[in-house]
Amino acid sequence: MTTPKSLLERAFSLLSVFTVDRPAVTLSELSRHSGLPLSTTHRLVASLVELRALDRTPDGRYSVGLRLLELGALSPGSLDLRDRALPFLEDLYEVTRHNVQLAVRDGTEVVYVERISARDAVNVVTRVGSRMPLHCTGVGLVLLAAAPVAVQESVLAAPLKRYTPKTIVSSGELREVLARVRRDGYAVSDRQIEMITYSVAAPVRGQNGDVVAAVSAVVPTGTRTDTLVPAVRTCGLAISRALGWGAG
Amino acid sequence: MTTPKSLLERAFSLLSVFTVDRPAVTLSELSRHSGLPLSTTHRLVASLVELRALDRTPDGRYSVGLRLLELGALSPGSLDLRDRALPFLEDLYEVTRHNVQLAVRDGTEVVYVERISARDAVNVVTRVGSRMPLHCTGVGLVLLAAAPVAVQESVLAAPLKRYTPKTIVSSGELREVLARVRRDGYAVSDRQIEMITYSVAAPVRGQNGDVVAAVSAVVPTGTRTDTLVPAVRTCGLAISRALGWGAG
DNA sequence: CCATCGTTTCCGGTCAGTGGAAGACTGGGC
DNA sequence: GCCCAGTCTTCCACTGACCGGAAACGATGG
Repeated sequence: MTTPKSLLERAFSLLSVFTVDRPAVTLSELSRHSGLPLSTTHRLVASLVELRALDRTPDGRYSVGLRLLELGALSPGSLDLRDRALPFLEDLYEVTRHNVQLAVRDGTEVVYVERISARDAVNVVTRVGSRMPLHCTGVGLVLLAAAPVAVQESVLAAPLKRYTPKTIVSSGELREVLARVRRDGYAVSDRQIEMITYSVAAPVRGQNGDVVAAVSAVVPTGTRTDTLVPAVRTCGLAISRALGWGAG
Repeated sequence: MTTPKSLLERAFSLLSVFTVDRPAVTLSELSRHSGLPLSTTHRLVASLVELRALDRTPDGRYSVGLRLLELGALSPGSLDLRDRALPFLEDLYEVTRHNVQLAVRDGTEVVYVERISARDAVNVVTRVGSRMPLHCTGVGLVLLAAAPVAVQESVLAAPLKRYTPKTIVSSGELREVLARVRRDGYAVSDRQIEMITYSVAAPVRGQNGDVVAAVSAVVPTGTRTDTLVPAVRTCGLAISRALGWGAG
C-alpha cells in the first residue's frame, strides 16, 4: 500500500494483499490492492509462483504457497518452542476445554504461534500467525511486562486501541497492571477484547530465564478463576522446564 | 545453491539456508551456504530484516522472521482447513493418544499442516511445514491415490526412496496399494518410515468432493487396528462435513 | 456480434542492484 | 599487550535486470 521501491518491498506488498478474509485473489486484484502496475504484478507473481511462494489455484486465482508455510515453521517459537510446548498445551486444554494459546512478542505486537480450541469454544478472533497489540490480551500483558524498557515505553507512548469498554487505554493504568503482572507472575485480561471472554496468561521462560513466550487460556466470562490461574501458571512452568529453564 | 539470477531467487536461496537443524545462522554462514557474495548477502539480509522476513537474534545471528509465519498461516490448508479440522483432530487424539496429523499435497510431496502429539508419543520425524514423499506415508498414499493421473505417473516413474525394509519401492506394488486405498477409503503405512511405527490415514474432502487433505494417526507397531481404522475414517468424514462436503 | 474485464506478451531506457575492495570490530592465542 | 583470523559493515562506479506503457489475446455475457 505504501510506495514500495525495491523489488523485495514490491514482492512483500504483493504478499501482504493476502489476508484471512482474502486468502485467494486474481492477478488484477493483486495489482489493485498492492498498487503495483499490472504488468509488474504479472512478472513478479510469475517469479513467486516459480519459487512456490505463491500457488495458482485451479480456478486461476493465486494463494499463498506452501513454501511459505514451510519457512514460517522455522521461525523462532515455531520450531523448538511449539514442539515442546504442544503436549503441555494439550494438558491445559483438557482442563479448560475452551481455548489455549501460545504466543511470542514481535516488536510491539503479539504473534500467536499455536492455538487449541474446542469445537464449541467461545469464538476467538486470533489464529496461528495473527497479530494483536500488546496492551489488551493476556499473553500481550505478560510479554509486555517482561519486554525491554524501550519496548514498554514505546507502547505506553502510543495511543492504546480500544476494543471494548473494559479495554485499558490509559498508560497510567497500564503501568499499574504491568507492575502487578510482574509481581504476581500472571496476567488477566478481563473482557478487554470481547465482552464475552476473559483470558488468563502466564510466562514461559527459556534456558537463561528470559521470558520467551506466554501461554493463555481464554474462557467465557463467568467461568471460575480459582482453578484456572494455577492451571495456566503450572502449564507455563512446565513448558519452561521443558525448554531447559533452571537446568543447563 | 543453484546459480540464482533474479533478486527473488537470491532472496529465496538465502531463506532456504534455514532448516530444522539450522534455525539460526550468522551472516557469513548465510553467505557461504547460499553461495552469494558476502556484500550481496549483507545487503539482501538487511532488506529482509527490514521487511521482518528475517529476525536478528540477540547474539547477532539471523533467524526466520515471524512475518513468514504470518504469511504461511494463510497458505491453503492452513486457513480454513486447519481451523475447522483442529477440534476433530483433538477428538481423534483423545482416542489414539499418540500422534495425529493433517497433511496436504504439494506437487509430488506431502506437506504437514497440523500435528498433535503426546509427550510420550513415539517420536515422529514430521513437523508442521515439513515435507515427505508421497509413496510411503499414510497421508501420502491417500493423497496420491486421489491425485491427478499426471501426478501419479510422475511419482510412479521416479525412483521410490527406501526408508526401511518395509518401504514400498516397486511401482507395480505401489499401483496395487493405491487401487486398494481408493477401494477401501483409507490407507495403512506399516513400518514404511520407521520400523517401530505404522500409520492409518483417511481422506478429507472439500465442498465439491475432491480430496483436499488427509488425516492420519501414527501409533507404535503392535497397537491394535480394529478400532483405529474406524476412528481415523470417522475423523476424516467429520472434517469433510465441516468443510461443507455433501452440503451446499 | 460487440463490449467488458482479466490475462499475457513485448521491448528499449534506466536506475536499482552488484560485488570487489578496503576499513572496523571482535575475540582469543601467545 | 600485540597480532592475527574471522566476521561484519561501508563505499562506489559499472551494468544488465527490472520497469511499465501499450497492445494483443482470451474469456464471459448481454
